[in-house]
Amino acid sequence: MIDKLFHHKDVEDFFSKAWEQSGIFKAGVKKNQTPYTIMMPPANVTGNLHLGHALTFTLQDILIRYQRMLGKDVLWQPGTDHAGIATQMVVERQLEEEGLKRQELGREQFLDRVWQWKEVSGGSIINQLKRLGASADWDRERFTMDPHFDHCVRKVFVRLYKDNLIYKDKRLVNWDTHYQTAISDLEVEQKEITSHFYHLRYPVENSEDFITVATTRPETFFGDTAIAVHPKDERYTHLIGKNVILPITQRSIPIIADEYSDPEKGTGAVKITPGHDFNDFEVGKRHHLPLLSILDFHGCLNENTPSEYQGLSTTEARKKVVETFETLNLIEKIEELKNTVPHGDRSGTVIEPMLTDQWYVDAKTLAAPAIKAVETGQTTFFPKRWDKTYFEWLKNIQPWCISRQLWWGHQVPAWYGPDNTVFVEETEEEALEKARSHYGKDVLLAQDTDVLDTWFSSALWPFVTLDWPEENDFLKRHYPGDVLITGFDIIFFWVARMMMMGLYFKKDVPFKDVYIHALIRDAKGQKMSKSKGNVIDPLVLIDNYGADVVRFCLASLAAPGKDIKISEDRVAGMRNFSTKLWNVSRYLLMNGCHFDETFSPTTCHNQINQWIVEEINQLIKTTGSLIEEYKFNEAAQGIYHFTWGTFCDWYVEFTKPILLSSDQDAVTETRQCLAWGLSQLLHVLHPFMPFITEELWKAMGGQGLLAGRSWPICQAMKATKAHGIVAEIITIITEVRSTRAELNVPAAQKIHLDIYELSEQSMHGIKAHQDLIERLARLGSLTLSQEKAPHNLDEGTIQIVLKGMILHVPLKGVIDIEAEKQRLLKDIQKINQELKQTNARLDNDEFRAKAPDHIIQELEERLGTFQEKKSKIELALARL
RNA sequence: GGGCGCAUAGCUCAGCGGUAGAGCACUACGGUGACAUCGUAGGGGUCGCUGGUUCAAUCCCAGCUGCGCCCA
Repeated sequence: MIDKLFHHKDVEDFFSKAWEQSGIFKAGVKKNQTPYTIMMPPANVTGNLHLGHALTFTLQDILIRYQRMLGKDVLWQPGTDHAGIATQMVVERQLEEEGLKRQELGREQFLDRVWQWKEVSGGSIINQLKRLGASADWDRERFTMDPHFDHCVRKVFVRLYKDNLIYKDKRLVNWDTHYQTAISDLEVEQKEITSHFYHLRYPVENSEDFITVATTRPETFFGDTAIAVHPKDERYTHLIGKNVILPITQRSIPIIADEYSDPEKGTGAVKITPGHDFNDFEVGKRHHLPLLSILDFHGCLNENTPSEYQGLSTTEARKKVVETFETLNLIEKIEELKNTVPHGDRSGTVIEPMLTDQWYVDAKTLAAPAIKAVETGQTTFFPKRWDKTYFEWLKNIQPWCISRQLWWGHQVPAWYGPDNTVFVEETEEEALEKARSHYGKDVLLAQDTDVLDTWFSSALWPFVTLDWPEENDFLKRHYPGDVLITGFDIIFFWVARMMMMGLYFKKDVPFKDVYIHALIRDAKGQKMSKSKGNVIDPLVLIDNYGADVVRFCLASLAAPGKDIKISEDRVAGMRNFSTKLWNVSRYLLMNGCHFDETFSPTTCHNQINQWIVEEINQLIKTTGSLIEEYKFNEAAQGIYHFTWGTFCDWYVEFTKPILLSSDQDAVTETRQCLAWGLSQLLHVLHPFMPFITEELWKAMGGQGLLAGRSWPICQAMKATKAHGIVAEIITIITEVRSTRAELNVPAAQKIHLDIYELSEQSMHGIKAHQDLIERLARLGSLTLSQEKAPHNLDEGTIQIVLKGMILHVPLKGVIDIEAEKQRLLKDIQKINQELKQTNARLDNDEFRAKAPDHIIQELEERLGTFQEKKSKIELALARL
């Protein structure tokens, strides 16, 4: 017998180990079966499990466990990525506590420290995933800095370089002054802030005139190389071609005409700073303006500014510039204004456009096949509309800056000779060899000090984890994968890039489906963040409620394409469900219900049992197809309602009188059927709640691990009348209960019930289950009859008119006449409403002409029943 | 500025051309050899607004209002 309470902790520990030892999560064991593959998005090695992870991995695990139960050769490929900036940051912070800087340690020693950190505390998220019950093939865990991965990254880099798809270029990049590295466009967040619009007056050379420019960044004026006005802006036509003298530095720069300048904005004249603004850079190119860089890599003013400004931060410099302009009477006005300012998504600091040498991927070329693959349906997005997001980005894609000025990551496989000739090769040896033939002698080479964007390696995940470049069977079986599951925020970062790389190197898409799930928000719909303090830690939830409950809750909220608002109340509701499941199982065990492999549900004689077998068949079928359609919420809610509302509330209650009866055959059959029913529920629930289902499966005497069992097969039932009969029984019980409650019949009081006007079939069917109606409707006695109900009801007898039967409940002396009157009046009111609506529709000729027959028929039937009901109720009312 | 969503019960959300649903919360009553983390019954909705299409619109279309998000 199982304990009164479900102790999730013990059970979770037990089955985590049991699963791992069993080897059922391993791919490649069932070689003759269809493969099924999901690439787990590599978790950030510095990361901790948050609710977003919990959601995405729960959904993946549901698919994986389901497909495994279908008998497929399932691969769920797990792993972590090396998270360049994040990891370097963690280790630098550690060093800081020791009073060290990475520069003091040197690159090699620093990297040793990172590896040490990774061995000890990196990847704790993997264990957290195991706690969630994720059934990945853990033996295949990969890390994007594994030697094999590094080898592949170099290979890919070299290949793309030699195919002219990677190149080095000097352009403006997004420069993170905190980490002192370039970052890609995607790692920049535009934040709207309130700032000032400074109207600066620049003196025109050789004149008393001024031209006023409006800018939000006066401190960059040291880098100005032109003033632009719109060619059609008549206010300034006379100034085009003249020069202005920059205050303070007295540098002379031209006034040029360019359509970039918007006459509506500010003064219509803009300062052009090609070294520090992406738009200005383009203007500069058009007009061959010089590039002037006035910031160093820390974001402070450099030697190209007057000495009293050098070393100042941009904020300090701005203040000083504005003060100086003020004293020179060169500020016309200062307006408040909202503008968007780029910030680093990791550092949170302002991003400076900076002119540097970086490595770029020609993303546009790689994007073309990636766009086509989705257009032609080789890969499909679910929900479909996310393909728009995907297309939008890919169709406007910019060169991808892949070099980072970090130490932790895949070092760029490029070596420079003494004259800076570059040799891009997979290894230093090859580079040296190439250099030897280039220079005709051995030379010393220096490797590029930059590393690659972490996403560059993540983009290779779907094939590098499968041992590419070796084209073995395993790779062939598991590439392309079946589905990728991720959040929409990752479509650009990862999905699109995997598509590009997969199509280039494997000539095929990396996955057939992409399921995009929602973001998790707090109960108020706000994004969870540490600074807001509204973070719900899934590990705490797992501690308090158990992994099953957390999983089930997330799955049941995961409506495709909708954000999920979660609160602890919601989780508690699901905890109640798991308790319900636990209790009903305990009850069945107390009643000698044990799983019996030899029991054949199709042979049941009792209609109640036949009924539940059919219902369960239906559940199995719908749950399976809902999972396959990625409708996790509907699947979870379907099981919830079936378990609670059908299995527990009705079936188990129905079987109670049977189990107490003296009909030994019926008792045996019912016990077996109860056990069978529960076991089916456990199977269907297993992908959602793996732990509790395993425990109950074991308790029922199930053999082996549920995780390794097959998904239930629907039992072909002979056509029975069970469904109709049980539906009638349920209606009778519900009606009597409801009448009792409304008329305040004391719960303990047993009453009598007469049922009239039954059909032959119903008469027969219901008779067989008379005791069960008596019990659940709290009846003292019950008579069934095919005869017409007597017209003259006894005083105090209540009449309930149902479809195909009439119930009489003698309640003389028990009920409150006034309450009954009210009840009947309320019924009539409801019926009148229905009649009015139905009549209106049926009286409409056009409706009769155009509506489908079955709808018309349905309405006519409805009209009939309501009319009959109404007249009977009116009779009863008249007699009160 | 461009794009994508969302508005349904007190709250959180499903649904979707043919009688408005769930969970939580709420109310009343609790007798019942699993369960008070429970049982039974019940109340509660002009399905954001205005038009259009249709025999029929919460659902499809257009516009409006309000709110999110993404990209510039």
